[in-house]
Amino acid sequence: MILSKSCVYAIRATLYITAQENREYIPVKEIAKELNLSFHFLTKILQGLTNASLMKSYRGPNGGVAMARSADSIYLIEVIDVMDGLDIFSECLLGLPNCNDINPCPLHEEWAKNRTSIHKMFQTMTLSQIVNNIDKLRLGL
Amino acid sequence: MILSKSCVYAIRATLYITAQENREYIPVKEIAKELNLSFHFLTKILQGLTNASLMKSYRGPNGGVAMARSADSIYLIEVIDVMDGLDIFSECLLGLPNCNDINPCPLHEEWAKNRTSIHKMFQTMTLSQIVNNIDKLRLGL
DNA sequence: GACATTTAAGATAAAGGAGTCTGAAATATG
DNA sequence: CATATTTCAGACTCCTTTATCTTAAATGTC
Ligand code: SF4
Ligand code: SF4
Repeated sequence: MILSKSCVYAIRATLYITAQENREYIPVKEIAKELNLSFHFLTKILQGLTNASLMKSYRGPNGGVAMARSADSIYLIEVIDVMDGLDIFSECLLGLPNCNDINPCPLHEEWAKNRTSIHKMFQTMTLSQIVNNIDKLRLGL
Repeated sequence: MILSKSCVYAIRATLYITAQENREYIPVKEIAKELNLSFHFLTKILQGLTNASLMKSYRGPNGGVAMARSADSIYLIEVIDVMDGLDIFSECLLGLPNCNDINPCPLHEEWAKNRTSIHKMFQTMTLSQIVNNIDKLRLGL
């Protein structure tokens, strides 16, 4: 898998939150239940997003978490960056050291092309765009 | 990283072996030294390839390992299959369950395109092709 | 203020991948 | 046959990721 499980959970959670328009703070417990994830694990993951200022949170009754900015200005790559970092988009496929563009292996061009393509995809896709184009009922499960 | 470390080590080792034309069996100790890998770890990895009949081995002095078939008929995907399996080429990017082609998320088409492209790359590239197009001195390190 | 709700923080545990080590089996050489 | 070489087999350790659990802090409601 390209993305870690934590990263995928983070993406799914932010998509769920984005789909809940007209609501202020969403309890983590609700998100965990709807997405069928461990509450405590998801809590820790979303805390990471909150510390990175991608989300905001509020304690106490009626509290929960929410996106820090409008979801149509949040790109998938931002969530990925917080969770996994961006190394995957510059890493070599074969992990060979001492490789450079001057004398690349036969895989390099093809690999670099796809790597860039995937990177661009994450850089241009916002949370809103995904939510608006998906059957919202499918976000859970 | 898309491929596991073991898989990358396996690929690098098979490339090194392929580059050693005119030689019968190559000792694992030599490969490990040249590629700067742990001998015992590489031994275990190459045993896997041998058990999968991708390589053959011979014990005792002058023994070692060799590719089971001509390297120009061995495709990268075969090594990857033995080490990591082929699930990565059908897996969903986001690991979402209950996803299908009828009602895909906005990422699906782009992701599937690149996934297929990478798969094809591994399916069409032989060990010989890589070795013939790379600076052999760079295989070590 | 008492109490219930909810996130924050951090310790702990379980699982898998990565890497190490030891001894057994095979084989060439003398 | 004795010895050195080399793969085979499996146990074992180490590290990272994944997941669980416990306690504290904040906050709304009565
Ligand atoms: S040349 Fe090949 S091995 Fe080197 S960085 Fe590019 S893809 Fe990786
Ligand atoms: S539709 Fe999206 S989430 Fe579903 S399998 Fe395709 S890429 Fe994954």
